[in-house]
Amino acid sequence: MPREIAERGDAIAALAEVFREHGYSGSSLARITQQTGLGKGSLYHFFPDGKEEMAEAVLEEVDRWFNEHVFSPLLDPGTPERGIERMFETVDHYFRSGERICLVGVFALDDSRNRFGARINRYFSAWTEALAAALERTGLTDEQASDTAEEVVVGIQGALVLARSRQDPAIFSRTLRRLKRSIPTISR
Amino acid sequence: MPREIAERGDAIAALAEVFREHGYSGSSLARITQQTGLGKGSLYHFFPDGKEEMAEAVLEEVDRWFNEHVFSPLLDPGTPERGIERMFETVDHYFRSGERICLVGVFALDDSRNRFGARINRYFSAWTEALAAALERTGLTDEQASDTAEEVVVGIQGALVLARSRQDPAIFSRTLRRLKRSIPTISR
DNA sequence: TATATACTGTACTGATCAGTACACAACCAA
DNA sequence: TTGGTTGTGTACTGATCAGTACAGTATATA
Repeated sequence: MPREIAERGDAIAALAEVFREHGYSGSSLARITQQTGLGKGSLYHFFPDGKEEMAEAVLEEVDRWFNEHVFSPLLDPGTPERGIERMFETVDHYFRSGERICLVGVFALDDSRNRFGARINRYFSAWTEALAAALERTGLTDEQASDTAEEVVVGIQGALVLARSRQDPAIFSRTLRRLKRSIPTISR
Repeated sequence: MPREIAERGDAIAALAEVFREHGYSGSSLARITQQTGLGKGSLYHFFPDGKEEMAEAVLEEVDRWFNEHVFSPLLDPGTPERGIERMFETVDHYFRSGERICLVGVFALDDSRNRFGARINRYFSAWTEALAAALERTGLTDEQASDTAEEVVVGIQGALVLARSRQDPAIFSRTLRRLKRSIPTISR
């Protein structure tokens, strides 16, 4: 198996952008082939179960990426403040300061929700819980930590919706700054 | 013209639920006829330009409803606090305490965004500006008012995304309570 | 160079898509 | 009852949908 892994990985990255911009049912095979540059032959070679497997693979990759770059740093031993600050930086970069939207959020609202419900749920649970754990280690109580974590994840998702709706990425940047200020031991 | 208006209005209400649950491209004519109980003949009689006109009519109705029940009370002379409290109550009721999602938010994230971009933008602008105006009248500065208004609208949208994603409407209720507390003259 | 496996383009399938045509039914005014 | 408008079911259209089949090309190892 000479080049399988690398190419499948590239395919997933390209697929992610298609699904992110058009949702699940808005991403026709025709659009996918056009936007990724991959023909049907290649797509069905990498993803024999078709579109559903493509979306599943994309969600899995997003999950993996966030685990590595966002959730893990939050759960890292060492100063939790560092992990939280890192989270804000990574998130700002990942969502291109509000010009990109959240693929998991897109799937949560469109009709693919039922197909991928479990994974969508897990993604947001993992994020909220990792952040809550870090906040607890900064000295907050259980309740304060989980309330604040929820506030932050809610704020990020809402800001992405509004930034996209109003075509104004600054909404996202302002929200990130405000959310950061709402965390006592981080605010600067 | 005996029954046109009443029936078209009923059609719009039924259509709204289809689009809300399945997005634009996820709402096929087959699903629409099935879920609304209206045949193609009726649908194309009321909406000669087809699906796009149906979605347009639904967005227009949502716009009209929010103007009447949410934005107007905020802009009403009299105590702004009353209008703001009314907004929270109405929004809580409209979104069924987190069990319903925002149709405009759904359209903002899926591929219908380009078709209806202007209307989506206007809806959120109108909401944010009406709330900011009310907040100013409670004594906040221009900047405080528009920041807080943005925070509230962002929080509502984010909470709807998360409540749906995690299948936990309580996220929405908690968020509404928190947002209310963040407004100095309302908090109780 | 030989050969096995990985990959890809193309032509096809049946199902479903949005939209059209039109006959017919329900209704209201005269 | 008659006539005109409003509303509706049904059968169709061509386009597009996801998915399949398979021959052909590229590549890696031996």
